[in-house]
This record gives sequence, structure tokens and C-alpha cells, in this order.
Amino acid sequence: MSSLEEIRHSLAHLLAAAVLKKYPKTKLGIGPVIENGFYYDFLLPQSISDADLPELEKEMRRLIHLGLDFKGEKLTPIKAKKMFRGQPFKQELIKEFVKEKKSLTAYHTGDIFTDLCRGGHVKNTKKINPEGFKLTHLAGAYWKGSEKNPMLTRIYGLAFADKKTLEDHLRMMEEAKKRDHRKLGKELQLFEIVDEVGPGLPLFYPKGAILRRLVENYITELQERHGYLPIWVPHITKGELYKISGHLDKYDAMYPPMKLKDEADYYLKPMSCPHFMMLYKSLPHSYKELPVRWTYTGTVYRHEKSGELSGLTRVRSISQDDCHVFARPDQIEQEINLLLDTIEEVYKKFGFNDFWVRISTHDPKNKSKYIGDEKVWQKSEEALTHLIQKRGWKHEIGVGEAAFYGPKLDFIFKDVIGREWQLSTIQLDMNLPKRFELEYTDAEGKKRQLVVIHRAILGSTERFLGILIEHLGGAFPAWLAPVQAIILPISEKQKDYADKIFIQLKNAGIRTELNDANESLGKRIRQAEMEKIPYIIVVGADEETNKTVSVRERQKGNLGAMIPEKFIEEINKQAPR
RNA sequence: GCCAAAGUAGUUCAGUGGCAGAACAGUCGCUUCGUAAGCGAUAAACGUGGGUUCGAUUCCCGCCUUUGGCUCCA
Repeated sequence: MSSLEEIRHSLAHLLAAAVLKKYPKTKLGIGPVIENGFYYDFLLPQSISDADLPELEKEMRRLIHLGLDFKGEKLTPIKAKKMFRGQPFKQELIKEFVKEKKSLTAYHTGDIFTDLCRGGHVKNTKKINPEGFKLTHLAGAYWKGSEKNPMLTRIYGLAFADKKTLEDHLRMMEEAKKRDHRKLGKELQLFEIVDEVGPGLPLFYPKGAILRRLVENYITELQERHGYLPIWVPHITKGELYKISGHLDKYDAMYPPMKLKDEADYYLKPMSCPHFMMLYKSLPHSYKELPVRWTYTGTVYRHEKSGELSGLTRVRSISQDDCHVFARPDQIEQEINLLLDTIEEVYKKFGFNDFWVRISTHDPKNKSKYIGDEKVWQKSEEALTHLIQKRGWKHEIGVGEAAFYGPKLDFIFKDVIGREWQLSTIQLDMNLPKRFELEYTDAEGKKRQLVVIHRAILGSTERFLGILIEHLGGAFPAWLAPVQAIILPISEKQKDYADKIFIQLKNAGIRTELNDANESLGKRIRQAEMEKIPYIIVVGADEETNKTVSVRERQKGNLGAMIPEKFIEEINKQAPR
């Protein structure tokens, strides 16, 4: 039995063979296995389109039916160079492998194709189910992932053990697309992106704005409960500030300055950290008052590259739930733990279980990349890892991925089509406090430098909402739903009674709509269900007589009649806390 | 930014080198209805700027936007 990995890897070779047959002048890149399939990068002598994929697929199937053997061969550097003459990318790889003293192997597919490869194939192409794979799409990809290198054409394929699994997967992707937040955002009238305003600058309809507010208010309230205090800072700032922070030199996503006649240049802020720092610095601080925990939710603007924008998950107007903790070095562990508590509470509340944490640490072999004391690094990294392990959260250690100023914890979520997005982030910072000369006075009256912890729970309200919409498929729980209940009078005769109930619910703080349109009850129920409103209140002659309401719960159906006060009580039980 | 594809009513989708079609949503009537689509009428679109052509929504080029990737990132 061949493993899926072997099948996928072998298919990548067959793809390369098929491409070479059709375009003999093609230069080969690499062709690895990925989740659900494989890809192969080519420098093609001409441009191709999706329409060319079926032909390549057909050729691959033909090769499978030929029953070709995969055979490995050890190569000397000289032989390898000769074998892959005319393949510049392969030559580059050979040089690299020789330099790294890796052994060189080639794999032959029958006698029709040979690739530089470390192996991991099926024994014979007959082991591959010709109905179990499909070439899906093309994409550009830089050689070795660097913008400076030439762009190759990447052909992606899906591959599974058999036709049924492949079809199941395709069907699942179709289903997932229905939950795409960009689609739901339009259907549920949450947000819109219009040409005249600009790409990456979403506008929010009332329902979307209410959703934003509910999420942000929840976070704000929760933070204050955990001991964080709000601050407020403006949206534009003099360049001076970002000169101190170093962003002006290093950060390339800033919008260009606003030029004024007789004044310094002003900038739209791409982040608020420096503002926090300035505010901290404006007062003297004693060791006794630390930690100082400040939060601020506001919008920053970054000119992200146009090709990277995507719905709400990648935008140019970014609302961050920014938080900075100013602490003594001995308080780091306690503060991180508090932040993790806060994050855990939020994730539970929103039902997020599927995420993983990247613990980005420094690279001890490359100390020059980082600033600060090695001991502090080690200690804080150990503390971070320990705290994450204790919670049993899925995590990976990213050695060398820390920022130059300190280690990080990033919380990664997947969207509906499998792309990963970073939401929450916790970063230890020992650099900015130095640049901004942030200090506190210790017990001996001496000035000491402190540590800043940057943290965002939502990361950005926009991205969080994008992921949340997909996570819930747009069916928000009652406490988050922009409209919690909709009242449907059965006929015109109950209009007055429906109005009365509407006012009663509104006064009880329930986000309510009334639909007395001249449409059948069935149709109005259908509309409300499609809008994913959690509760539908039906009032007819019976309800009016008994002074009750009939409550229908989304997806579940009719719960029966009850007095309005009982319904209000039920819905209020689901408050954010 | 780069590679590739796509842009037709509000939405989903047809279609054509010679007057642009449907469904749903909208509007106006009729109907007053008991838990996922009542009936009829009506308004509404070829992203944008050039070019080819007697004539372009259709063919070609640029731009804009979107989608899928690459790099970057919350």
C-alpha cells in the first residue's frame, strides 16, 4: 500500500513529465507535496492558462497506465551537473546540496523522465489511482520565495487515494465557500467594499457596525474587568514620533506624509505603540505602581500591497484592540499569564477551539540579530513555552522567528478555504523602552529600564470578524446577533399588538425588528431564517387573546407560546458575561 | 508589487460583431395568510479609457477592481 505522500510526490513528477512533453524548453523548479495534493513550479517558454490543465491531466493519466517504475540513483556532483544540463534551477540546487554536503539522488520515472529528488515515491505508477487526482489551478510563485528571483508558474493539483475521496474533498470545499465571509458579508448586509472608497477599506452597514460594536464592547469590558485601563490617542501624528520609534526608517507600509506649508509633516498612524510610550513617559513612575496596563481600540492605516488584500482578513484600515503593559522584568511571567487568561476567556466565549500558537524565539546561533541580555531571552522564552504547554494549546516553536526586540506568541487561525491568519499576538519588547527611554524608579531611588508587552486579542477587529463570520457561518449566537428577534404578525389584524410587543422588546434592550410586510407568513419566516436571526416571534389572533408570543428558534423551529417577559428573560440569560 | 484568471440588473447566472434574457431581491396592485418562497404588473445591467470595424457588451491594448497564488503581515 502506497502512502498518500508517495502518491502525491509521484504525481508531481508525472506532472513535470507531462509539462516537459508539451513544452520541451521548460525549466524545472521544485515539486513538493502539500496538504491535500502537490504542486510543481515551472519556468515555461510561453504563458498557459487553466484551459491547458485538462490536456496535462490526460497525459499524466496516460503515463500512469504505462506502469512506469520509479527508480533512484545515487549521483556524484559531476554526474548530477551533467544529467541536469540546461536546467538552471536544478543546477543551483545541486551546487547548494554539494555545499551543504548532502547526498545527491535522481529519480527516474520509467525512461521518460528524471528529476533531482530525495525520493519517496510509489514503486510503480500503477499504484496511483488515475481518478484520484485533479489539476486545480495555476499561480505565480517566485523561485525560492524571493521577490528578487524570477517568477515561475506553479501548477497545483489535488490528490487522494481514490475518486470518492477526491470528490468528497471537492464537495467539502464547495460547502465551505458558502461560509466565506465575503459572501456572507454581502448577504447578511454586514459590510461592503466599494471602488470609490478604495480597496482594503471596508464600509460597515448598520448590522456590521452593531456586530463590530458588540465584539469591541465585549473586549473592552472584559479587559477592564481584568485590570486594564483605556487610553485614547489621535489618528495622525508628526513624523518625529516615528523617527524615534524607528518606523520611519524600517516600516514600509506607511502612507506618505501630509505636507503642510509651514509645519512639520504629519502621518496617518500605522500603529499606536509609540503613542502609548509617549503617554507613559509623560509622568514619572514608581516601581510600586507597575505594572501599568493600558488599552486602546482604534484604527490604524497601512498601505498593504494591492495583491494581498482580501475581504476583511487583510485590509488597509485596521482597527486594533491594542494593549501595552509596562512592567518590571520580574513581572513578565505573571503578566503573560494574565494575558493568556484573558485570551482563553475570549476564545471560549466565541467558540474558537481550532487554532495553534507559534512561539517565536531567538536563534542562539545568531545573537547579533537580537538586542538584550541572553539570560532575559532564555528566561522569558522558557516562561512563554511553559505557560502555553500548561494550557495544552497546540503550538510550534519558531526558532529565529522572534522580533529583534523580543520573543512573541502568535495565535493562528484558519479561514474557510484553509488559509492561516494571525489574530492574537503577544510580544515582549525590550527595545522600544530603550529608544523611548522609558523608566521607573526602584526602591533605591534609581532609574530602571522596564519591559513592554504588546498584546492584541482580536488582532484586528476586521480580521477577527472575518474569521468569526466564517466560524459561525453567519449564525451568530443571540448575544452577538445584530438583530436578535424579529416580530411577524400573522395578518394586518395583529398590527397593533405586534407594535406593542416590538416596543416592549426594544425597551428591554433587545435588538428587534418588525416585519409586517404584505407577504405570507411562510415567506417572512423564510426571509428571517435566511437572515439567520436567532428568534422569530410570531403573533396571531391566539397570542393577542392570551397576551403571549410564539417563539421560533433559528434552525430549531417553534418553541411554543410564552409571555413576552419570559422571552426577554431567556434572551437576557445569553448576555456576553 | 509580481504571476494567472475574471468583471453582464442589487444578487445568482444566461447570451450575442447588428434592439441584452431569466430567477430571486426592489416597486405598485390584488390577496390577510399559523411556522422556510401566494398571484399579477413594473423599473433596472454589459467595470473604465483607447483601438480595429459601417457598427463592439462581444475582438485587441491600457487602467481599475475582484479572485487564486507568491513575498509581506494584524
